[in-house]
Parts: sequence; structure tokens; C-alpha cells
Amino acid sequence: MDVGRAAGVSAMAASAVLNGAKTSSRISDETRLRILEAATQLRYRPNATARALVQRRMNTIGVASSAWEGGPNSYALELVTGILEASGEYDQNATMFTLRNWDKDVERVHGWCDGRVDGIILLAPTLSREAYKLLPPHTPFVTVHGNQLVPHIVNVESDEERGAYELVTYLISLGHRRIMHVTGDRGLTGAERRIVGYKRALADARIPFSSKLVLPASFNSDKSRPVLREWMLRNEGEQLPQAMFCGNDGIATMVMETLAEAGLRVPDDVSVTGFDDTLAARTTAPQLTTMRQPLREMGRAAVEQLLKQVRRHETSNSPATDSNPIVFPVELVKRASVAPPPTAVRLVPKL
Amino acid sequence: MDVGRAAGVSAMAASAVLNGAKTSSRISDETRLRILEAATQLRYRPNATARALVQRRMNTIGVASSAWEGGPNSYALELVTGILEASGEYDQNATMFTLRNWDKDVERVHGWCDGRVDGIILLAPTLSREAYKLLPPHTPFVTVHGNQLVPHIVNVESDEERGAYELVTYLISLGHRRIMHVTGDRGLTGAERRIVGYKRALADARIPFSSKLVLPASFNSDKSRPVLREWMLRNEGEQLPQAMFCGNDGIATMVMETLAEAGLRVPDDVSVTGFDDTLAARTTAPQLTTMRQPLREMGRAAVEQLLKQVRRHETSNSPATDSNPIVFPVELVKRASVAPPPTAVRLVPKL
DNA sequence: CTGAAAGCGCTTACAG
DNA sequence: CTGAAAGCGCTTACAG
Repeated sequence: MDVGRAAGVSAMAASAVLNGAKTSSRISDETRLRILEAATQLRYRPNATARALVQRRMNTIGVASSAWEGGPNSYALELVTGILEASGEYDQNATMFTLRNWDKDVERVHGWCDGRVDGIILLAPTLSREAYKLLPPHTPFVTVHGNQLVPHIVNVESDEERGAYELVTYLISLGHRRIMHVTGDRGLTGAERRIVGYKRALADARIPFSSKLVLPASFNSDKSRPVLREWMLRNEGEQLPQAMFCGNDGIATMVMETLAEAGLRVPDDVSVTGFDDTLAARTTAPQLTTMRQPLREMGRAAVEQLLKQVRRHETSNSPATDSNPIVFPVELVKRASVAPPPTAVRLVPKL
Repeated sequence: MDVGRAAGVSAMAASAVLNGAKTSSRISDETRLRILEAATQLRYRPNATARALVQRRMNTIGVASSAWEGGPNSYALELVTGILEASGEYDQNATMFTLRNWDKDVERVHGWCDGRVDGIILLAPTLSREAYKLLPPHTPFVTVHGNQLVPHIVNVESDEERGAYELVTYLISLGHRRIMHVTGDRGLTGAERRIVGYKRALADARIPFSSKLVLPASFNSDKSRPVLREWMLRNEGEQLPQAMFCGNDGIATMVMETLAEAGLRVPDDVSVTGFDDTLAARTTAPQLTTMRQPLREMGRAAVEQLLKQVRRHETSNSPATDSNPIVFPVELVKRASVAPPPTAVRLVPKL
């Protein structure tokens, strides 16, 4: 505060006026004006680290994600966009932390709990139950699409099982019977919930479930690229599914690529659906019918939940009580990639 | 360091061992072992803000961008991916700052120069010359695709003019003559350079330039969505260009959407090219022929340049001497959205 | 209503 | 080779 002092005349009462808090009762109008003027003239900025040291608050939230590895990821992009929007509105900064593998790199997470951020949002973490327990208790965490229900950690998620159910039910309503599910990474909560929804929709329509129509792939679209091609090579001459329900938009994009290469038309020969409604869903031709997850809004909610926890930690030392997940609704978005099934059965062509 | 002290026996010599620097000569092996053990057992983390206060180094870089407003943006996404990769490798954190409008919000930039970051990367800024001058001198800046040559600020860019030239020359080599350029935001350096390259390619091929074939659009693809449609409405029945050279991949995506709606086929009726080679270039069908800017690498370079400046500020107080731009080469990526022009002239259809 | 002091948690010279 | 002190730039009680 020496700047303020040197410039004006008074001491570090400058702090009071710059913070604006209980100012009116504190400083005479004359001196405060002098301080304000000096501050703007010297272009003074209170040092954030000094302030953080005493206030124990950095006004910064951490965002941890493994999605940046292996190339851009539009799922994470939407989420981060929402997080940045909201953190800006709450006058918070956001610092991005990246890791490759949640369980292997969990030590890095601990390292971030050193006062540089007030709390951390974990984006689609896949930590073990043990790892969650070992997280430093003094730092608030919020998960988005977390893989575990953890006490004291709020999870922001969406109703994925219902989304899958509705999407598949929609396909069935158009007359589809042979519906393939190209899955996300098996074992991830999100992927499993889609499978459950898929099965439930089939069951409700009295369509027998066939594990042959479940094709394992990955939410990482690069990994998913060859999956359908390999399946077609193995199943040449067999019946082609009438529709492909894909685990996310990226998988659907890869599926459409492969179908195009095989000379099959979407949706005339086969319908394709995505999940998430990211940028990718609009840039394919035809555009994707997909199940919208409100990712931007979910990112915003994560920020709000985290800030709530941060405040709680500040005032009382009581840990979070409510660790109920916040569940967002999903919404069917109909676009051109879906049509009623062709009248004649299509066969898997030679590649 | 009270933790270290309470646990071990010695005082804040713990600092020495935890920092690892001149350790060997400093502490006896016995005490250091005790300290190390205590530290790991207590899961001690040196407080980052306290450390930053004395070291005047936060080990964090700021990344300022206006790209998050108005929805996800794959250009920024690629850049940020590179920045996060590199900052991780250099053990730096990255905090994201967002703003709407560079010149209006420049005060926000000043606010970030408060010790919370050691330096700031400005992503595609459009600051006025005045605004650049007023940036706090104690904080190092690096720009990516900066709009001005500013003393003491290194700019990371790519050879966009040459990229445009090569892309258009490639189209010409396939027989195209009527090549439309759907531009980025007029006034932005990147957009202007593409126009210059476009004109030079035409001139070298002795193809007369026609301002009627320059269609102003925006790097923001949402803004560009209606542009071609409106042009087609105005020019119904006129000759359709044989090829569309678009200012970036997002514009090309919008162009392809509009062409598809109009019942025109790419590349049979009209060829389309993008610029950047972002995610979008691969998710269109057909995939885009485009001019690759190595955005990931450019992001990495920006981090390295910034860190160099930070070190310089630390040691000497001499400001940066080299403010020469770092220019990355571009690379033509041929994909399916380009073909030789159709033999018969196509007309703009009724929408 | 205002000033002088203590302290946030570290690191860095500086004595022993 | 090790310990005690000073100080980074703020804010927060606490005296006047």
C-alpha cells in the first residue's frame, strides 16, 4: 500500500477505500478522494498474492480436465465455455489444470491445493473411491459427470439414461428395429447409463436385445474412428443396422465418415444419432439428430456450486452437507440424420 | 513452514530442502530426511501465494481471449490446447481471462497485472496502438495473431498471405476461374492478409479481380451463417462461382450448409476451401480442403516466448529487445471439398 | 474517525 | 553448516 500512501498522505487506510466495504463510515470524504485519485493516477493494483495471503481467498477457481490430451474435445469445450462465462460474472478467474490419467496423476491434483485456487472443478473425473477420500479436505471440489457419489462433493450431471431411452424410443417410433449402439468407453458412468437407457427402450418396445448390436467404442473420437470400419469388415454381407445410436456426437461423426466411405447414405440407408449436441452435431452433413445435454449451463452450475462451497469453507469450517447431484434435463434435437428405415434390408457392403 | 518445523525439529530450513536447490551443501542428511518424511506425511504443500509474494513469481501465465463469447470457437480451442500442453511441460499453470471487446475492456487487462500471473498471452487481440502503449510495463505480454507490431511485444503469427496465395493458386491450377472469397472481418490483419494473397494469386494467373466476388463475412461463424444465403437471394439466376475460398473453416462450414440447403453439391457443383485446419475441417462432409495453420505449435511458441520474457524481467529490468514476429509456415491440406470446376456453368438457384 | 502494530506463510540474506 | 531476523504487500483487529 506504500503507493497509496506515498501518493496521497494517509497510510494504508487506502485499503479501506479501495475495497469499498465499510468505507463511508471509515474515511473522510476528502482523504478518500485524494486516495482514489492517487490510485488511479498511479494505476495502482493491489497485489493479488499479498491480498490472497491474508484473506485466504484467491478469487480463482481451478478447472481440472484430462480432455486436452489427445486433441481438442468439443464436450470439454462447451463445459469450459460455460465455466468461463460464469466465473467472469462472479468476478472469479479460472485456471486450467490438465492431466493425462486421473488415478495416476492424482498427486498433481493435491499439488493444486496450495492456495492458488479457492476450489477445483473436476471435469469428468474417473478417480477411484480411494483417491476421492485422499483429496485434501481443506479444498472444496465439485465434479461434473463424476464417476462416483462422494460425500461432501457435489456432482453436476444430466439425465443421460433418460436421454438414451428417449432417443432410442424416438427411433423405434419411426419404425426402426435393428438399432446398433456404438458405445462410449465401457466402465464410464456416462457410457453405462446410455446402455441402460438403450436396453430399457428396447425392452419397453418388446424388441429383443442383442449384444451383437452393441459395438464398443470410445468418447474419444480418434479412438472411435476405426471401430465401425472394422465391424463392417468382420460382418460383410450381413444385415446392416437400420439405425446407429452413437454414444456422443464425435462417435456419430466418425460413424458417418465410415458410412460415407462405404457408399452408404445417411439417412436414406441408415439413420445416425449423436449425443450431447456439441458443435460437431451441426457441422456434419446431414446435421445430427442428437440428445442435447446443456453443457454450458452445467459448467455454469458447477461454478455456482463451487463458489457456494468456498463461501461455506470461509465462514464456518463445516464441510458441505448437501452432496446430492444436480441433475440437468436433456432434450431431443431432431435434425436430418434420421429418417424412417428403408423398406428393403441393406447389407454391409464390401469395403 | 510451521508444519515442517512442528513435524521435524528444525526451523524453516525445510524451505531449503523442499526447494531442492543448494540443498546438498546446506542441510545434514539426517535432518533433511526427517523434514522430507514429515512433509510427505503431513501432505504439506508450500502456500503458493506466500511463496509468490516473496519470489515475485506465481508460475502462472495468463491467457486473454475474446473468443469464448459467442460460443465455442475451434480456432481458440486449438491455440489454447497448445498453450496448456506447453505450460504443463514448463510446470506453469494457465489462467484464462475472457473479455468481450478488446478496446472497451482493456481496463480488465490492467486488472490482471496484479501479480496473479507472471505474464499474459493475448489471443488475437484487436487493441488500438494507444491501448498497447498503456499496458502496464511491468507485465510481459506476448500476442498471437496480434493486429499491431508493438515494441517489446513478441507476436506469434503465421504466413497467412502466402497461405491464401497458395490455396487460390491451387484452385486455379485445377481450372477454376470464378473464385469467390468469403472474407473474415474486414479490418482484422488476418482477413486483410488473406485478401492480399487472394488478389496476388489472381494477378499472377492474369485473372481479372472483381470486387463482386469478394463477399464480406466474419471469422465468427454464427455471424457468417446468413451471408451466402443473402448473397444468393440477391444474385438469383446469375453465374455461380466455381469455387469458394473461405476465410476460415467455420465460414466454410456455413457456406457448405447453405449450399446443401440450396441443393448444390460440393465439390461437384462448387468447390469450397477453408483456412486453419481446425476440428471443423474434418467434421464436415465432404471434409475440407484447407490451409493448415499450426495453431497448437503456435500456442506452444507463445508460452515459450512469454516465459523468456518473464525470465528477462526477473533478472535484469531491461525490457524485451526482440519484438520481431515469429512467423510459422502454413501448409495446404487437400481433402474432398475441392474438384475441378464443372464443365457447364452453374447458376444461382432459387432458394 | 484515523493511525500504528501485528500477522498471513513463506524465502532470503545475514549472523553465528 | 545452521539458526534468528527481516521482509514480500497487503488486511485486520486494536488502540487512540
